[in-house]
Amino acid sequence: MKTPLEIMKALSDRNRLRVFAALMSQDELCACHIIELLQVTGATASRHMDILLRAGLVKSRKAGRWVHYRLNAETTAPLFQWLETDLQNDPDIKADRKALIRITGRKP
Amino acid sequence: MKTPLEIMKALSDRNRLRVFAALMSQDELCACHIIELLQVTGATASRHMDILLRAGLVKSRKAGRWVHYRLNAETTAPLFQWLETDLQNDPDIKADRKALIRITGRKP
DNA sequence: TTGACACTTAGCCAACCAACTAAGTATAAA
DNA sequence: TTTATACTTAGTTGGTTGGCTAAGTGTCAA
Repeated sequence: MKTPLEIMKALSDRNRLRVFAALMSQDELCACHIIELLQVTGATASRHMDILLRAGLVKSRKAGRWVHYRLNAETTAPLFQWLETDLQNDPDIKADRKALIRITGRKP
Repeated sequence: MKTPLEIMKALSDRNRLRVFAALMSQDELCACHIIELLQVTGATASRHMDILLRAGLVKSRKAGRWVHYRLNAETTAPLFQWLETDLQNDPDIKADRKALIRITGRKP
């Protein structure tokens, strides 16, 4: 059971909030997608995802060499409704959602 | 209109989260109460409250020499429900609520 | 089994942040 | 008006954090 403080800290970074928003629209992303979206090194992305994992906000699934991430519905359900409205109005998040269609080749 | 990131950053500090929880149980506190609760200098408390104000999470009311704070219901309503349950289970927050009864002389 | 790929961990550095003290502003009481 | 009180602002300092590179682990293909 994670504390509100851990959750707040996990989401108090712009890049982690972008990943969170990305997972709200795409429901599953592999690490490579996140690297491309954020334009950071794999090491940096890995550390961010570890923080989101430890906060209980996302779950990971390893498939061969790839790691796939999705939101942990249990933890995020109460957050989801609140954030969805506000994040949709954020220009960077909107840009990310367009970029994700290109990166993943999937519609949101 | 404040962004989710600003709100998350404002609440990603233990002392500010304690103040937020305190205002959930007491609905109004003056700066002096917050100073005593957190056991920090007035300057430190003032800066924390400024961050919560800028994030739109609290409102302030000046009465003579005293400044009183309360939650900004508009911004915090969606957060309230989510946090109430989890914060009540936090031992430090529970201890704070007891301390507040002594500090303010009011029941929660 | 060797090489390439997809992360993860460790270590470093610059930027940020929360705490303090000291000095400033505003209000009220003497 | 002078003094005390209740913050606020400015400046400093130590700890935290996010980024990188380099090295390590695990998986798959040749």
